[in-house]
Amino acid sequence: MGDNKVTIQDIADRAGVSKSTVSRYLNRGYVSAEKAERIRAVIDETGFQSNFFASRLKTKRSKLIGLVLPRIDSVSVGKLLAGIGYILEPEGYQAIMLVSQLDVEKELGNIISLHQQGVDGIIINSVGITERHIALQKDIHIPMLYTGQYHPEANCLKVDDEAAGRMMGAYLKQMGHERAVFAGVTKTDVAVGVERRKGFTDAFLEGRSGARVDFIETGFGFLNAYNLAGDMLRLKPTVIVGATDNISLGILRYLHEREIKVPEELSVAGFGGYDVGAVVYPALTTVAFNFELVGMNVAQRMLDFIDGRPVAEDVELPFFFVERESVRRVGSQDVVRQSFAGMA
Amino acid sequence: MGDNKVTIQDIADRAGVSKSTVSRYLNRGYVSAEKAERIRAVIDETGFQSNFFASRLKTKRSKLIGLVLPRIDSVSVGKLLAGIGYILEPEGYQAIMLVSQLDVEKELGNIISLHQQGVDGIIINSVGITERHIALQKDIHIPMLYTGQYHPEANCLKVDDEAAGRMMGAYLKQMGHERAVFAGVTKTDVAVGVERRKGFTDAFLEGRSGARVDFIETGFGFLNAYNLAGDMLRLKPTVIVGATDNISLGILRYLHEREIKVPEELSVAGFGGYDVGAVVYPALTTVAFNFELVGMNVAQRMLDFIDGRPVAEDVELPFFFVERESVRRVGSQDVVRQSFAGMA
DNA sequence: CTGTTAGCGCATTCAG
DNA sequence: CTGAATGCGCTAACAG
Repeated sequence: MGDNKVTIQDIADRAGVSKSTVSRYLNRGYVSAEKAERIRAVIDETGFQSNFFASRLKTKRSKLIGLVLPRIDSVSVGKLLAGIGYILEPEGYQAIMLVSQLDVEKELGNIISLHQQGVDGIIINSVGITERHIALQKDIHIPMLYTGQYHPEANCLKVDDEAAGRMMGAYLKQMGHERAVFAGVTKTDVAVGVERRKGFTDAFLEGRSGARVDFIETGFGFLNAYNLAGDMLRLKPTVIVGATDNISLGILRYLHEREIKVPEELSVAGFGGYDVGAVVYPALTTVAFNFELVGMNVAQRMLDFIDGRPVAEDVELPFFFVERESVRRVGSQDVVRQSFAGMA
Repeated sequence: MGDNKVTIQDIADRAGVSKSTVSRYLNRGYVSAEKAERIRAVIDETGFQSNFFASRLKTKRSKLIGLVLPRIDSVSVGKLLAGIGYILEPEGYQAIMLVSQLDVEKELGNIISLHQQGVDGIIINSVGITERHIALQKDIHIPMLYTGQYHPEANCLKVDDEAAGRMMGAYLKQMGHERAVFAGVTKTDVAVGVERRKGFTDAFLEGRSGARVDFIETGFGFLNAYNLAGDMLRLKPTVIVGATDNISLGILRYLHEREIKVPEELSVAGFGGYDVGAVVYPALTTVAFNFELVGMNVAQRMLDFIDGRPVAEDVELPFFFVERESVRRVGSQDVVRQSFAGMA
């Protein structure tokens, strides 16, 4: 049920040469022009295709890169994948992907499974790098590269979430805001749940005793944030910062339904730089990450590892501020009035 | 650099049995409880992992499913992938994916490459099924399943785009609209560019001589539609229908910037049922497809094929109408006034 | 430049 | 139930 009978031997016979010559032809070359031509002819006459598994059994290289993703139907993961593809594809590598569903156990299981599958390396868009991950590294002798999270003993490539948070904190401070609500996520996600929040809080409060940041934990979906938006308003902020653009979008929707004008009555900002942030009204002010670039970087680094090339250290992954329409400048006297407005 | 030295032989020696016994243990069973236990012990003591490629070289089954996707950073593809994963993963199958970048040549190349790679089957989220695809089928003796497009000689699984179009057309007609602009895409994409449009047009015009549908071709991105929105307005519609939610979102943004109220002055609708359509204002009325379900169906069908099970014929892929806020009912006298308003 | 010789690690007859 | 023997199809020394 579905074989490709013709083997390297068959085409060797037909071309009147030996197996090895055909093999050489298939790989480096090193064959006389004359025989090469004969081989070529037979090959595309028979439609021969070298057996992938036999070849890999010998060479121990699969030209396969394993990918472990937290979920697949997300903007950032999509971009990341696209970036990885841009690098891997021209090099003849293919990606085989597994989804961890935001579950650390599954993530670990996926890594093991991929390794067993014979991939040349594994890229993990992790939801949290644990000691178990580090322990795994000892048994798995192929490169494992992490994205999205950081661990001192793992090979990670991620944006500086804390710095991104600080960027936003500094901006809002400079815009005159003094009371913020940070709509964040679980601490389990260190990058987003801890670092991003910390950076924001630090920069926002820095050198001010009057300022304040309240924290509300929500999930990653629109709806989670939407449902908690009421709680956020009760804290009387002048600005709500979503740890993710999706979170901010959910909040925006809630405010719209309550007819609370953004940014006139309340400002909103996010992190991510998703495309939809630009088509929504008001367009969302955000700190944008280039996930595609992250993907390209991590893939390139993987290739360097595999080929034993020197691996670029500490690549600076850029992020930048996208000032759009959802944040306004406030004077200190505005703060009170707006807070009340937010109560509506 | 990166081996798993321990082989089936090693564990056979250590357990005091033969290679074959270990192999049997690994596969069907057929081993005495006593030896099975000894083997099990040695296996997890050594951390042995069966060599994937050697195993595949013998069995000719890879437990790998190839995926060809038009692009990866898109909502619908993400959902599709999630659906495929739900089915494949529990069965021990893994997916290896390639991206066609909306290019037919690449799509064909990807199929060939995947086949050579030894996958057990290929799922193609096609951008257009050509005769070359059909011809390929003759050489490739593994199941090839298509999604997203239809061809009588190919094995396809797709929603009835024409019916979806009709659903929207009938709705808008019933809402009293008589002048529509259909913001569609290239005819190359038969499903979206031709069928969806045809269904819409037919149903919208059906039995009415006064009604009219103008067509404007745009791309798949927000921006494409945004840039052409001015042209659409000049056609004085009472409703603009985007062939895709993204298209509609771009239009919505344009209208917002021009301060044209939706749906008061102009209605907008789309196709897809993306989550963001619900958080935008006004929330987008749309025909929603369950891409996740499509993925689950196509994956299940693939498994049935591979295992030689009877394959479900003509699965009905459901879609449904999501009435939200972006379309209003118009009286015939409203039409003129609104058309002018749209000119702004 | 080329053919010969050995396996890669495992699954599978085939006799026990 | 089990072990010995035989390749799967290909690559990689090794001597020509």
